[in-house]
Order: sequence, then C-alpha cells, then structure tokens
Amino acid sequence: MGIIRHTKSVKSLIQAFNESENAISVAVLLKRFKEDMNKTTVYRILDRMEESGVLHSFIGKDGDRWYSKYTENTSASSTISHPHFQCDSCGKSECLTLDINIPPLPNHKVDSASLLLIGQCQDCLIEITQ
Amino acid sequence: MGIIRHTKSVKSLIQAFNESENAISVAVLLKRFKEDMNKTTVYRILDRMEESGVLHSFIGKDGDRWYSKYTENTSASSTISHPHFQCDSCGKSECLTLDINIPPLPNHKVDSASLLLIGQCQDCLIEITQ
DNA sequence: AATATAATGCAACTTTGATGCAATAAGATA
DNA sequence: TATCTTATTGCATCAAAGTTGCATTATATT
Repeated sequence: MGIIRHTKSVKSLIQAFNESENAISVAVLLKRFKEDMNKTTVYRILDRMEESGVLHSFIGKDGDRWYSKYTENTSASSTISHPHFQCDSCGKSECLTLDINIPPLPNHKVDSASLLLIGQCQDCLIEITQ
Repeated sequence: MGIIRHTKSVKSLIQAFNESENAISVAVLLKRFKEDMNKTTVYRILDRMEESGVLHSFIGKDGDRWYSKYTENTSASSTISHPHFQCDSCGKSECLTLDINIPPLPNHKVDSASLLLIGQCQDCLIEITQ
C-alpha cells in the first residue's frame, strides 16, 4: 500500500471537485482534462481518490459512473448509503442528505444500497415554469 | 410505429425470460445466444420488448443493464418504481415487491427512482452458514 | 403465391476502460 | 542542494460494449 502523491494532475482533480457543488461524471472529467492529462491518468487518480476516502462514486441513471467528494452530511453514516438525485433534463447529479428507510427484506442480508431519484432539479423546474 | 413480429429470435428470448425467475443481464444474454443470433439482434429485440412493455430494465450495481419481465407484483404501480436486489456474491438480480417510501425532496420534482439493494441472496447466505 | 416491410446478419466503427512498460517527477534523505 | 527511491504518468495497444448503415431474409397480410 503506497502513499498518494500530490502531483499536478491530482491537484487539478481536487480543485475540480472543490469548485463543484455537485457530483461530476467520468465523461465530463475526461473531456475537461483532455488537454492536461492522459485518460488513463484520470481513471487512475479517481480510483486512488476513492480508495483513500476522499471521493465516493455512484452509478448514474444511464449506468455511467459519477464521483463526488464527501461532506459532513453525505459521509457514510448509520444509513446504508446516502441517496443521489439526477436530473432528467440537464443530467446533473447531486448527493442527498435525505433519509430513506429500507424495510427489512426476508431471506436476504442487505449490506448497501444504490438509491437514485430521478426527475427535475431546481434549475430545470424554474426554466419550465418560466 | 411498427408491429413486433414473432420471429425465431424473439421466441428464444421470450422463452429465456419465462424460464428465469430473476432478471437477466445483457452480458449473460449475449453469451447464451452467441451461437443463435447476432449481438445486434439481441440488443434490438431487448429494446423492442422493453418499448412494448413486455420487459423492463434497470441498472445493476456495476452499471450494467438487466432485463426482467413484468409480473402482477412488479408492474408499475402507484409506487415510483419497484426496487431490485443484487447479490454481491453470485451477482444474481431480483425484482422486489418491497415498498420503499421516498420522503418529499424540497425544490425537486421526483419522477422515478432507481432503487437497488445490495447484499447476500438467500442461496449465498445458506452457503455461508454451512 | 405475391407483396410489403419488419427483422436480421454482417462489417465497420465508436466509446469506454484496462494493461504493460518505459520515462518522469514527487518527496525523502543525506 | 544533490541524490535516490518509487509512485505516477504517458503512450501504445488491446478488449469489451454498444451503435449504425445497408443488403438480405423472413414474417404476416392480401
């Protein structure tokens, strides 16, 4: 097990997540850093950052992977896993602090959950009503 | 809009879903019918069967797509969408009739949900305890 | 049987992601 | 600061997943 070095590429990714309130998809990250670093590097840094607990990832509505930093509210708590919301109009994904209760499931052991709510985000709702 | 023809390939897929209690992943279907039909055909039949309401699909824990037929219990009901369970050991996915309550989410319009519980299925639990 | 067209096969292509290895750069140490 | 160790990166290559266009085939209808 190695130490994560604070390289130029790593700094760029950290900055991207610090500047973003919401989650960022791998596709967006690859495009954003196309000129700055190799795609392999992006994948590998995301792996390391998740493994080290700086980021967490989840699967979006279309099966694509999204990453987001942890905050006080979204950290792995007593809950199985915090839910996410993805907007059907703009595609944006957010971490939710919403507490979703999972009823007991007979004959199964539930260890975690991937809970994604899909609909219209605040910005897109405003656009619709205007 | 066209009519779905009852071809040999379509019959094979329908049979596969009728014989299976659980959902089937695209990867498994592609392998199973590798000798019988082109992969393009598998993709296209699944599209048609979902569009016509015979099957529904959902995203598994690893971002891969699964298909399952509708039953009385899992049909789109008053609930936003029925949840699924995927086993972390054997990978098997099942439709759940479990009713998961989604609390109201301020400033959002929630249209649907992708709810996946992850853990150990009955078969794998038995193996562990033996 | 003839016909219209839905469905399929096939080849080619795109996208996404992984891997091996040589070159580079970060951080520790002297 | 110079040196050294090794984590990290770039690059080329590859594999898997999925899409598209088009010619051919098969289904259902008349």
